[in-house]
Amino acid sequence: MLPFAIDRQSVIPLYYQIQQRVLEKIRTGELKAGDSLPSEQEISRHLGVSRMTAHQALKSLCTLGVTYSVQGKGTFVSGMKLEKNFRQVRSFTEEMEALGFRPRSKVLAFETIPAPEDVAGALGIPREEPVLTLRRVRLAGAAPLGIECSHLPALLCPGLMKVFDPRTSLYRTLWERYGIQMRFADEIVEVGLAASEEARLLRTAKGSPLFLFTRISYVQDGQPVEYVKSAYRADRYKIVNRLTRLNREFWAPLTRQAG
Amino acid sequence: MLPFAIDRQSVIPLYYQIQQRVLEKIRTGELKAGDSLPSEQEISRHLGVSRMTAHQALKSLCTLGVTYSVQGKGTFVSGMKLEKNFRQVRSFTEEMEALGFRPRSKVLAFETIPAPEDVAGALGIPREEPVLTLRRVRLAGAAPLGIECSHLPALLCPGLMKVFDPRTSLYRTLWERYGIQMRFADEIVEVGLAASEEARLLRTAKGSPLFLFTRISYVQDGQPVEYVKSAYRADRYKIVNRLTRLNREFWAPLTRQAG
DNA sequence: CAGTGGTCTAGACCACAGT
DNA sequence: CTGTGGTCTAGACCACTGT
Repeated sequence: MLPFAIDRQSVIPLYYQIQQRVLEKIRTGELKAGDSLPSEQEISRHLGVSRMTAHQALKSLCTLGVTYSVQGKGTFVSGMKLEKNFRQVRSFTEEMEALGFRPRSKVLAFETIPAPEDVAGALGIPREEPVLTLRRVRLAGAAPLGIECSHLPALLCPGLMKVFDPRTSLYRTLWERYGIQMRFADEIVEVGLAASEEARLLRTAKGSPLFLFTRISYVQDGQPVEYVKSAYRADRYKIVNRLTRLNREFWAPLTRQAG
Repeated sequence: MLPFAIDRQSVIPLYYQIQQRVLEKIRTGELKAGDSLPSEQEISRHLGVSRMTAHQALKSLCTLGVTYSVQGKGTFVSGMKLEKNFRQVRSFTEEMEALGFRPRSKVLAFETIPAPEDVAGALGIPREEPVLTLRRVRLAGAAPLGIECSHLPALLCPGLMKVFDPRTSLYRTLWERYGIQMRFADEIVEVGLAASEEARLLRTAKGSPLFLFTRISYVQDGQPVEYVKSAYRADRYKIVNRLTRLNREFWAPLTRQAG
């Protein structure tokens, strides 16, 4: 198993190189669920890095959930699958491409309007401040999946109305031209029944069930940058989540050292 | 702001004590969104800990998502709310208590049966191996919320049929008597319409919309230990999720050091 | 007992931000 | 320039596991 090759001349941090080597071996199946990883001491000896660096590499793998450590025993590959497509903060475009579909959009509206009450509240801006509003039907190939209505503070992305082709990826444009990247999102999922306009746009029967999403997306510093309301056909869309128990960092560890 | 009090005699790790002090100041509002935290050097000096320890404390806060660090600038409180009740790997009991409701259960079935195809597949056990099956109506106070059907490998928790009161928390019993704790769960959410039996049990109209959950829960080593199918009234239940962009540990950091 | 991971120290060099 | 976080070293003591 050891040694991995690491490159001390590279600008890539050593712990990250080690982490990537291990991930690779898990992806290729060389390391399987339940297998034990080399110990921190072994990694330290064989690669000539300090034990702290080896520890940092193994810890980062545990944070990812692909391994787990047991004090006194070692570090082991967990049986969790990596490759499933769980829902994340992702644009429709990214999500569809990950699933192998060709994302398409039909633009219903693309305009700047004064923020209504609910939008202003969600985005934390004053009422009547201009918000960019984009309403689109989302399709996978030719099949309509949902209707999405997205709002962004216009001050955040000046000129977006001019440079953005609303049939392309909004997230990609925000990142490439404004350096804005969504990092978190809070989401509420409910169920509703299609009204006549929704039914027409989604080419389904009036009264058929829909997933209703209300989502607020945030950048790294916690500032809300997007408020989205969307409705997806429940017969063509399902939600796949990976849940975890309360973040490990919240729990009290057990011991302290000397020093 | 500084110094926090830390207790060098305690068995609680120093970095964890620091982390908790900061979390406390954020909860009480002494530290607000956008405020900068003391630098690693300051913490190191004022508390007499090494800079690595200060770094570990701040890093753990970033992993939680409550702060973020910018190289060359400092570490700042992010605007994300902590206290919202996001869905996690949680028992119905835990979830309802967190929301302030009194969880109740009506037991429909509690028995050990040979595993049917789908259950065996989900749990990764041979067909016909005994599985403990628990079917319950879940109520908040007097209002029926959903129907839950849970399956566990009987070999994993011998004697559970005898010691478990099925009106109480299954998760709590598994943890207290068998040391089993769910750590991850994969979940699929779909929408369905109430059949007559479901409508009767949930005291709603036949054909009314339901959330359909299919969930497999895993312990730390990735072994599946529970397979649950449940149906919740869509008019009384909604899903609240916090999504994140791909885990920070997957991204390449930027620099390497000397040494 | 030896081996494991968990934590800690007191230094160090680096890239980056702001002055 | 100084101050920031990011990474790294070469040691250390501790609690825990298995023999």
